[in-house]
Amino acid sequence: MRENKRKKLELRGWRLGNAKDLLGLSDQEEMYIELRLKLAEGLKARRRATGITQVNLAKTLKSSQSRVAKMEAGDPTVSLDLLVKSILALGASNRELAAIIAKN
Amino acid sequence: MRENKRKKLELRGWRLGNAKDLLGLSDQEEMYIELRLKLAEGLKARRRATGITQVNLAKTLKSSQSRVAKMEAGDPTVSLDLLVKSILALGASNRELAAIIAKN
DNA sequence: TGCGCATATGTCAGCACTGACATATACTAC
DNA sequence: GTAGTATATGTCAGTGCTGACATATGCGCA
Repeated sequence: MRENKRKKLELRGWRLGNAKDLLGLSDQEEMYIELRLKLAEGLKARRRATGITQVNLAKTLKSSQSRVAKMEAGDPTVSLDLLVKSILALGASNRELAAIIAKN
Repeated sequence: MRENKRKKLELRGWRLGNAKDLLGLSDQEEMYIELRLKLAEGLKARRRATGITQVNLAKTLKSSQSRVAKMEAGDPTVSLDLLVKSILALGASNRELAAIIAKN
């Protein structure tokens, strides 16, 4: 894993479970975290593309602006459920969702 | 939506949120529920293909047999997080995960 | 029949996620 | 400057998901 990615994750508040440091992450732990970040970035990109604000997205989700911000920041307290629901709420198809996940 | 699918969902205990019945589900609610079922079925298929039991999968997940059974049954009390983590634990790549999601 | 193994279903205390709120930061335009 | 808008960050009480356990169902085999 590249150093800048390591910092990126550390800065976002990941505690890294049972591994002492990022280098000790198992493949599937790394894949899970990267999946979350992909969804977070996909959400941010899609919201911006539609031109709506976090406040408006929060309204359609019946959530709050602060939670939307945390979603897009990849905050560890945000569930995959909420991320996926949000992306779907922005009109993504299951294929588009899959494309976000399959991305490198 | 076809009638047999309606029954399938009802039998699995979905309460269907704010809509009075399944016919009133919004597109994204339907997509979300179908996504969960796809992951549930994908998990079951993958576990069986590897030849391990629910008990063994539960062990590697540090979960329990009953929760694995609920995952595969599409139980509403199981989160997307847990479903995805389980599929990854069975060795799926992000592409394979995406393929499960994109399936019709 | 009864035993062994795999899976399904029900329940619950404890913890993780939730929306909401306050507040901070950043960027425009005046 | 400072007023307005968008986003980020911190906190918290309430709710929902969690693993664990008990128990039931199904299925092959002796």
